[in-house]
Amino acid sequence: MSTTVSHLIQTPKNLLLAALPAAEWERAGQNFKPIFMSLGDVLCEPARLANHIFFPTTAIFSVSCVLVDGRADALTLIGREGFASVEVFLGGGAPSCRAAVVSEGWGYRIRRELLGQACEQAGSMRSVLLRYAQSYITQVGQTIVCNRHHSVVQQLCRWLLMFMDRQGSNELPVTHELIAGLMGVRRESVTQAALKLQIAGCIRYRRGHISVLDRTGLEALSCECYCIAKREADRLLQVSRSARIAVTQAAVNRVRSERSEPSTRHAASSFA
Amino acid sequence: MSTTVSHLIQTPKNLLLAALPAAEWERAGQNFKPIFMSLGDVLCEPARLANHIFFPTTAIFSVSCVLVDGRADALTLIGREGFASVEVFLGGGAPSCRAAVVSEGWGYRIRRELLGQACEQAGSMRSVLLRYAQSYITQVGQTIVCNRHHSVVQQLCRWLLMFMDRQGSNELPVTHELIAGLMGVRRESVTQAALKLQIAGCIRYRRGHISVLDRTGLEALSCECYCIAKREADRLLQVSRSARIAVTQAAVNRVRSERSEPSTRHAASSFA
DNA sequence: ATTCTATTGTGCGGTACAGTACATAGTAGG
DNA sequence: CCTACTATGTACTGTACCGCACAATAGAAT
Repeated sequence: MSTTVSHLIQTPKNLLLAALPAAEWERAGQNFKPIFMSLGDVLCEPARLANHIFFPTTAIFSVSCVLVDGRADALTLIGREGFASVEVFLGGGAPSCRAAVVSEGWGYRIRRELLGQACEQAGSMRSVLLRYAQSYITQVGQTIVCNRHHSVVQQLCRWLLMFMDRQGSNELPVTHELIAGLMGVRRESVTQAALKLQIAGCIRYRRGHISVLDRTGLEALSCECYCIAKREADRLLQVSRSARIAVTQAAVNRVRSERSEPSTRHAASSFA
Repeated sequence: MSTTVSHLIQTPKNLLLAALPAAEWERAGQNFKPIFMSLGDVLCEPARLANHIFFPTTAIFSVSCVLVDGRADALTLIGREGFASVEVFLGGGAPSCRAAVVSEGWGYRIRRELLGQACEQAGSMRSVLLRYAQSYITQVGQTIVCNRHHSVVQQLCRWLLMFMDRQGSNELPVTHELIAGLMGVRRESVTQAALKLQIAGCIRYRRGHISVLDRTGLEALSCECYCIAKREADRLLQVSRSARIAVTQAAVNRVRSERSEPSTRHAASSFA
């Protein structure tokens, strides 16, 4: 059955959804609707229960905590490796943070109740999303200690690296102002830090745009926080992928034993 | 059935476990073993998958992120309203933070796999614990923006209030050094801030001990962060409690309709 | 009582960042 | 082309916190 439908519904470009067993995506995928999101679009706000959960493919979200005086600080960035918002997904109602688009692009959205139903059914959906929740917690925790102990330059390196990973390119469509908003520092502090990185030859920038020239250099100038969060995120995603492969392989074996013959087409499509 | 067993197994003092329907605690509670924990005991460490999950009743835990150079910062405190560690519970393996005892006392511990099984079964366990995970994320997020934008005095107020809530008393068995470790600042900075609070009449302290004299004053001097996190934690716990009451009431109604008579003893024990 | 150790108090220079003000330079729109 | 606006550069002051050094004292240990 999976071979026929998989021609119609492609493997999603969001890494969490791609980590689902093919059969599960074929079943649940129809409730995920493609959507284009523009810079500044707000996906969820504190104390307002969002009706949708968003899974970026090319878009990037920020999750920010905003104070009453307007000052704010981003907890992390979300790209194709994640979704927004984790809090809404966990089921306790309205979140406490704001999620907004910081780099325009595409993604899927699904109604909150439908995602809940998909988690209730047998399958990998819940565990895959919960593992991302763990990854999310790790990133946010690392941000705490990083904000406290590391310099603006180090932190800027971290945000640029995070942005690169999610943008899938070394060309970042960002202003100093935007980054300052994420980091919770003054725009001038970002400009100073960016100047240092440019002099060091790691980046080059012009109005509203930063090009990363030397990723390794950025990693060297950044603190340990980026690598820790990245490794953990990769590890947790890999756990999901491995589980998917195990499930798929089990399905293949079932089919083989039922038919008493190998099913190469099935296996090939599953590992695409 | 619940009336007979509820005489043997008391309602647990951990608020999450107490929010479970009585019948569920009677079934799952036997796997929760009481345990005394001393100051400094480590409950889970980065990159090591803990075998147990801990539910404090009178103990208090800190969750800290430690840098390679030894500097650290606590993400939040955990008392009878929560458990450690959320990350291990989410199922992706080893956590990225350290959980340790900062105020000695009692709690329950349960083997990781057994808790997983309890969540698989029909009941409230999973949703109650996931709601705490949401509360946890809220607290950690608020800590980020608080660390960035608020003064040491404001933050000290926040930590004292959080400690009070979990200690269930205004007598806190803490040194300046301990608090400095939680806040990720120098011990001297804590001493300075504590002096100000003492002069303001909010607290009085002696070696290794802080008495909160004026809780309202502390709240006034603290930033908004404490209240936001507290309200959200209370709200999410209340959701769990309400669900429990609904479940229990449904059970009562079932019993009534089966027996065609009211069952006052049952109802009384459930709401104890 | 005496000693020892953990805890708290205090001072001083250094520094990173905030806050503010204003200048300059791209880019877009008419 | 000119204008308006947005983005970036720079400079200066203030201050909160760090890092360090060391003093003072409370409480435990013997």
